[in-house]
Amino acid sequence: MLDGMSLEQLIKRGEIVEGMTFNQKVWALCAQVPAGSVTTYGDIAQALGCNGARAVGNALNRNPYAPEVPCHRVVGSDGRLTGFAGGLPAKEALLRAEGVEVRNGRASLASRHHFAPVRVRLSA
DNA sequence: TATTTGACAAATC
DNA sequence: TGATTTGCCAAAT
Repeated sequence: MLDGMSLEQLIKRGEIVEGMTFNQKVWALCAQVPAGSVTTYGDIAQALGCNGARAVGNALNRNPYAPEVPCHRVVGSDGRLTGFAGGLPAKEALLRAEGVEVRNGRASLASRHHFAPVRVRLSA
């Protein structure tokens, strides 16, 4: 299973495979967002075919693969940072370091990332 | 098995 | 603008 690659490795590479839990898919999608870009909780939820933005937030809150899985690039639908396990100031600093504009606790959505439709790899 | 818990979001006022 | 309300959903209790 998993092509001999560890689940952790797949997630960090942003690859989604059948059998992954919702949270694992969230982490994998998050890993697809490049530095300098941002995405929203809602966008990730949609990419997974649901409107559970809150569930996405929960998953990221417990992200066990930080900082390889850059959950700081996920912001609210209006650009507000909304939350970060390491504290909002840290999230803001990370985003700025990557070139994302942050004003008044709000990130610019200009570099919003566009997810490709989730294609679950056929087993074996 | 049922309830509670959030790093959400859109609509309404 | 901001505050409130309601719908959403997987996980953890």
